[in-house]
Amino acid sequence: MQTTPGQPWISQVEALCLKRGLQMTALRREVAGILASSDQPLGAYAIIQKLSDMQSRIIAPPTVYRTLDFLVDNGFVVKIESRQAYIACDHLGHDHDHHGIVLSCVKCGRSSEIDSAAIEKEVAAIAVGCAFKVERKVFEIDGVCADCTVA
Amino acid sequence: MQTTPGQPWISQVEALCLKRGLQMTALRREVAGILASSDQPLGAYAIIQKLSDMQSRIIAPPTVYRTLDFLVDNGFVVKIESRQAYIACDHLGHDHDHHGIVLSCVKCGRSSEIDSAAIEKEVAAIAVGCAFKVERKVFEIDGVCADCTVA
DNA sequence: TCTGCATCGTTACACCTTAACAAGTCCGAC
DNA sequence: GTCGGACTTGTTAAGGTGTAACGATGCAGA
Repeated sequence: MQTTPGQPWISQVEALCLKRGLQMTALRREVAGILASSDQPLGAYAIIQKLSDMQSRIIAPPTVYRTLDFLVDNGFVVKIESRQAYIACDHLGHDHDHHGIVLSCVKCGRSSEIDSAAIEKEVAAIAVGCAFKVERKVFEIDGVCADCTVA
Repeated sequence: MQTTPGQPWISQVEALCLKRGLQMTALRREVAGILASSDQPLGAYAIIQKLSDMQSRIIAPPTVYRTLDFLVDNGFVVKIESRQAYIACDHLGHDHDHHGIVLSCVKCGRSSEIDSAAIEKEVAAIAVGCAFKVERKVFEIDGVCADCTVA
């Protein structure tokens, strides 16, 4: 999570929930907040730990996994499959099922999301060519980011 | 695994090992064979199970994971990150680190690999634009395959 | 009030992956 | 021949990831 265009990220999420008739509960707000304030992707158990610390009681895995499912299903959070970790989604306004390409740095561990209309178009073309009906895309790239290349 | 251009897949793997000075041991051959003869991606524990059945003794996880690492590192097998499952790689001749795009059908469970020069090119362009040094690509698409769309 | 529905809590378990160390095997150097 | 070094495999044990199942809570509308 890095961009904050006008509204803070969490406020944008709240607004989208309101617009779509979704319930932004205290728990969901906390989990979203944990992800939004992290500069790195967090695993489910890291979130469980942070949440347990915040609430001074043990939060069991299913509570967090359900919350993550909600956030991912509604496009507020992205799961990085190749790392089993979660980040707050940069591109909130887009379609539910729209996913950008996740770039993860193997040195600093930070991830960012980018969009590519050209790749979207190519994927669509491939899908047509194969008669394949696309439901979900997982496009992730690992490597060394600009900051870490300099250093 | 579906294509068999001339040589059977396992023979091609053997030939590549010979050429590169890699040891194709009995264990590696068996694991490769298990994957080659499956029409679906297999999880690590499914492979452990099959191998244990074949050898009539319990094979412990590290044995299989090490073997899978070898096969994946050398481009003989592809891990589908979003499913934590493995398939025999269709495109054997290519670079070690070359990965195609994996299409997985959510109905029949089968996966296939395709290449796209256009997407390769786009990814390279994005990498240049972001000053990002690509080391690994995970490109996976879930959806409904042609066969299952008809049915 | 009663009922239905979505959310959240809790227990228990299954699956996936790795660390660490021991044992076996093969091959070249001496 | 045998010694040492590399690569491979076996074994034990544990840690990380994810889910099924069921109960409790809380809120909206009949």
